[in-house]
Amino acid sequence: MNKSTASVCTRERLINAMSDTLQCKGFHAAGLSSLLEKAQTPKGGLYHHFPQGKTALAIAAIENSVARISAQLEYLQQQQPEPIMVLQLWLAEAEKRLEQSQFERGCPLATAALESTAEDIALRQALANGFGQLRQSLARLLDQAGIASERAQQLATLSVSAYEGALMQARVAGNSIMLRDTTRLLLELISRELPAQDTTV
Amino acid sequence: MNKSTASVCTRERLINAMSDTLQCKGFHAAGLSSLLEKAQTPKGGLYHHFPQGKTALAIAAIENSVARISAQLEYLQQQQPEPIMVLQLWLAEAEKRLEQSQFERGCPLATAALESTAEDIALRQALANGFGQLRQSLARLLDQAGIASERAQQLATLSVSAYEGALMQARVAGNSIMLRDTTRLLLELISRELPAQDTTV
DNA sequence: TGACATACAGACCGACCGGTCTGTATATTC
DNA sequence: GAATATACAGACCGGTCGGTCTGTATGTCA
Repeated sequence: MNKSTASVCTRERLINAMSDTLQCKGFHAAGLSSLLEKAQTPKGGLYHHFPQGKTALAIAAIENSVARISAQLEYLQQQQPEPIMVLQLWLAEAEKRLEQSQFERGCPLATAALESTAEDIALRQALANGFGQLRQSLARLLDQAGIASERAQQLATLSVSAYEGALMQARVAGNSIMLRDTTRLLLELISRELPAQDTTV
Repeated sequence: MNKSTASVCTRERLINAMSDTLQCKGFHAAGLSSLLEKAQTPKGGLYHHFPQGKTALAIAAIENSVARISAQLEYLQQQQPEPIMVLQLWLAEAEKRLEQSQFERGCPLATAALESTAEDIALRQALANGFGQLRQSLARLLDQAGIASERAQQLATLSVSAYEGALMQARVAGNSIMLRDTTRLLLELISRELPAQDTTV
């Protein structure tokens, strides 16, 4: 294992551990000790790769997560021409992830978004950018499906809202009913917005 | 100030301080010290009224918040016969609260819901009940407006989802656009569900 | 092969965490 | 007015927090 490989590994392990923790517990509940244990690295490694500490790592984890989601949406879009199906697959994926983790693993941005205060400037910026990218990805999807640009933007915002709120409710309830209900109605609504073509939902 | 009055005051100040903190920072970010300072009471008072500590106080704050929201919805319902207007007023109220607090004050349940883990049994139960009551209040509203019971349930779930997700996005963005867009589309959708009557939105 | 840089490794630190426990002031009851 | 209960008040505590700092092992390059 050469220098650069080892470095990338530790760094990525740290980012993955933080992403995981953000999904399950959020930013403040997770101590460095459990984080480092999960990443299998001692403290020196963290402060070597992220001299600004825990917050910098969280920002990196958020950016990494957003990039992954965007890539996933793009991938689905290539596989599946029907935009409504892309959305459906994406939401189904989220449901599966939630269920398979005993309703612990939600969105890596959501908890940090609610925990953050006005003082956490860099963190908030990363979160705002992240949500912005998500909305943009979805808006582009709807735009390409023939929905007017401005309307597509608004529907993308509603989609992110519904997605986040549904995950929240499903999480505390310990079942997927809320997530499924939300998903179904959201897809129904968006179907009706598509330019005339029979989309039986 | 007699015995019982003093007691109620301290207890209520504690609950209010916790509600406030849950909205602004969540459960873990808030230390007891800042909480007690906000409630203007020393540590003894907290552990007198809530022998099980911080968590018990949080549960009380959550239950209190849900009761307040339910009461508010009921009040609006009495003032305003049009159910779609009740919903609109409720969402407008949330937007005002968020803006007037420089985008810090969101939902008192949301952050705790995402921070909680499977081990926080009592807290999760309180949160699940809380969200349940909220959905029920909204479902009853829609039900009375003539929407079929099951459909009303689903729309209520979507409403809560959209509400929570929109608050989250608006919070990190530092503006109300996301909340307004979400609200508008949600109300539009629900309007279409109402039994035939001209509801120009 | 010696100089230097990278990548950890982990002992150590002060601050703050939630929680306990003893003390006291006030009200109530007999 | 003595006994008891309620409602705080805050000193104190062990543990954990995020963060720093020194040490070392391992390439990399001249």
